[in-house]
Amino acid sequence: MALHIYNSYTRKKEIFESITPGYVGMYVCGPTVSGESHLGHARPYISFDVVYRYLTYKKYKVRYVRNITDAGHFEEEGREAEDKVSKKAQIEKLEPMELVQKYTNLFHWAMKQFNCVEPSIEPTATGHIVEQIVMIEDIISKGYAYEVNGSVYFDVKKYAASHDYGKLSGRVIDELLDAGNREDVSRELDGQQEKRDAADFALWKAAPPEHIMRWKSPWGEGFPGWHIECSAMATKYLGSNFDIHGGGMDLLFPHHESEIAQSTICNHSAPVKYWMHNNMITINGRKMGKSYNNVIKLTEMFSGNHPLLTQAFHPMTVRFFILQSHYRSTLDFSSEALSASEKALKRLWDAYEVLKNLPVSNNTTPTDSELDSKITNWLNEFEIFMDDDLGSPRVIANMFEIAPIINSLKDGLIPFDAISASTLQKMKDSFQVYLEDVFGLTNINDQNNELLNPIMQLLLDIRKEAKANKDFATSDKIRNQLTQLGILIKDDKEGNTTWGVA
RNA sequence: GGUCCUUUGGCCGAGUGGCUUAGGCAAAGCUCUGCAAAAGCUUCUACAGCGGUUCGAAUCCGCUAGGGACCUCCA
Repeated sequence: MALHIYNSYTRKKEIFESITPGYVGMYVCGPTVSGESHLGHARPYISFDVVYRYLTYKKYKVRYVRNITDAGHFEEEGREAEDKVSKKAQIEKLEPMELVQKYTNLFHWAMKQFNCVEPSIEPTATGHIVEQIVMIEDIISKGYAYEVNGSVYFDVKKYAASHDYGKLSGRVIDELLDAGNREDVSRELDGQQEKRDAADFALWKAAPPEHIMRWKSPWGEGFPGWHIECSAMATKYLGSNFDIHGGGMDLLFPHHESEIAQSTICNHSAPVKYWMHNNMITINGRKMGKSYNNVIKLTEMFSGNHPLLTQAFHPMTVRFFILQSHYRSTLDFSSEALSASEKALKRLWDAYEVLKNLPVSNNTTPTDSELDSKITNWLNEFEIFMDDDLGSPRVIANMFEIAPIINSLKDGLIPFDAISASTLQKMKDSFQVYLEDVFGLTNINDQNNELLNPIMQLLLDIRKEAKANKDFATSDKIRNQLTQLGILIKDDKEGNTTWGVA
């Protein structure tokens, strides 16, 4: 079966065929580094990380570009107030790049916690001002943009006359064009009056005197508009036609719609073959977002320091939580749901560890061929499900079908010759590939360090001796006090004992 | 107001015409165990409401009700 992905542009699942066989160009809208990332932000980066990993698994050579938006249209908290106190000395004033650096570092740290693969190229908007200016000049020269008072706007009406503006987002162009005349949608936007039409969007904005981030341009000092950076950087690194563009559904309009318009004018063709959009993480049924005042920052997730959280959550729990739902469904957050994921992941990973240690025999004929073929079928479905628009939840479900079998093999509840050696090997291989390589999950019990392991072994030995002597007071003391310390003791049927962090 | 989406068991969530309608968490019982935990087994079986299409619908269509997203920066 070939990989199928849902294309937001055509609103259909399509067979994935890369433009250049064997190679994939993928662009994902990155963070605006004017503040701390929250749980909602984690979703696209984890979802598209899995896309990247899966494409790599499918032997594609992927160039993955994810930008850092560090210029132009962001209004970092507190800056306005700071700007007004301009009598401060230079060193005391808020330096925008200082903020950008701080939140970029924090973002990178979070991505590392999530075990997200670093993009091939991570371009910044401030590093590509020239490219953006060149692109804007090109659009002007082609007659699809105009300058007013040092700002440049894209002429949507003209573009829409010959192109399908609104197709991606399902917008009705006539409504957009007369939107400015309607009271219910008119908002306070800078320069609304100088635009030819309310639907026009800025390519370049003249900087008011108090605006700190500013660059020289053919139209005076200013900063790039809302959407041009992605078009400029995607074109630069992936060409005028590339395979996948990803981002959150909330970017569909106006951001991605405008990207299509800009790039189409510059490059004479639609830029992207497959548009992929992840759905939102909600909280009490509502999108997590700054304007709703319901965000949980990632640092808060990991520390548990938030009124809505009953505990801290490991980054891998968050990652697993996200993978347990399909990327195009909304995912409702709750502390309970996260706790459930935490336990589930622990159980699954424990089974995986057990699986890794199961000895492979040379048994060629399974005594329980029905079970053997059931397992084979579940394993084969891993790829089938992923090929069907990244069905990670169904892959995980299959893993949970297999987990009890793994434990039963270990405990001798299922005899070893029930399944063939090749099936067992396939289990080992498939679990490793999907759990680690494709889903990017790691062992949550990373406390297993060189110092602790021998100490634990010592304690377990003492406990074993005590049990052998029927000195249950001692054995229970060790077990109970370790439990209090958050370490779980597990005895198996053969009298072996393992331990893990609760 | 416009466009679009969504409504699955106590909770979270797969699943788009019939095949056993996932899986996880919670709960209960049992097995194992010195007692626990872990593990295993079993139970709890749902598709918002109404109507239609069909031999057959959670799955397609219509209506009603609830929820949501976008139309403005937004993952």
